[in-house]
Amino acid sequence: MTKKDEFDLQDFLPYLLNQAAEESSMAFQQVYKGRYGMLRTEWRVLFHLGNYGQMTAKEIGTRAKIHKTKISRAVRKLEQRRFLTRTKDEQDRRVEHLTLTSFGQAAYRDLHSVAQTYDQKLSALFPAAEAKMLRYMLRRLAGSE
Amino acid sequence: MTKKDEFDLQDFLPYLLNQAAEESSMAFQQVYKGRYGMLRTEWRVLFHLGNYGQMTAKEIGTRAKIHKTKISRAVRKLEQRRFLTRTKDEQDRRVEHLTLTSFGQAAYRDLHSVAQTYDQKLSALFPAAEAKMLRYMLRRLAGSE
DNA sequence: GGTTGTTAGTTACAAAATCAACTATTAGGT
DNA sequence: ACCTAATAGTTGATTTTGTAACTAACAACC
Repeated sequence: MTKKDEFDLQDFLPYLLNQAAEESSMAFQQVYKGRYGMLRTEWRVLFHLGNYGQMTAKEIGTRAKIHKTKISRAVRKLEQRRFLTRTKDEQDRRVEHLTLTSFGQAAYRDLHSVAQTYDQKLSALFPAAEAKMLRYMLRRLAGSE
Repeated sequence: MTKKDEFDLQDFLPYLLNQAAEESSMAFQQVYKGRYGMLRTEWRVLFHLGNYGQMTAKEIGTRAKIHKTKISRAVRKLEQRRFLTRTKDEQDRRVEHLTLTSFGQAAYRDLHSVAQTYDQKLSALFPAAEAKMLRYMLRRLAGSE
């Protein structure tokens, strides 16, 4: 309230992170939503499968910290729209392995290239060393290292 | 898919930003939810009013990039729970000025101090100069400078 | 080999976010 | 003054998320 209150909302890291995340994902959302009618979680699942290859729902959830119900619904939709297929694990039949169809892979490649371009555009806001530092700091804040 | 695919999901800025934002706001959510039963948008509105003083719904929405229906509902709840009051502008009667009650101010001060401590804890992950740089970069990514 | 505990994934119901349409008021042009 | 457009904020219908309870399969222990 007072002026000597040195802590401004604009300096609060969770707030800044949220604003930056929102801004950057909104721009990209238009692409996957517009071209493929995907929701955020669906896009994230697709990107994981495209990036890492065959995975289970659990693995995606753990790696991306997405709740399993969200994954479950995203997977169902992606399957219905022929982006991926499921195959039951032979050893452990609770587990399902998710694989992109060729259609899914094409969508991944398309979105991947847009993402890459967009990422370069964002990175270009800063000198290369700083952009690299930023990524490192974000990873630490996300708790993944 | 292949190994020479140099663009990893873990390097995609919107993804990293989202992960970091999610991680940091989840931790803080427990505080305002637990102590005051507030939702994310309510907390954000409260913080804006505490930080900048009297504002209109529109101003908060513009500054924080929150949709007006979210603000509208958050304001109603904060009013019902006596955190703030509304007064119609005399010149333009479409506009409502929002002000924290003393109860609202107390809640703000309480949460503010928790936020400040938490922010310091996050900042302490990095050398001071880098933490400062991080804030600057996030502000740029958020498009606010 | 049966009981208990755990894990992968789904489903049902409640809470919240989104989108479009709405009211009330002001602004601008003619 | 009158018609149209714009703005602040609200409401209702639909979509999406979150929470908890659930099924099915496996593991571990006695």
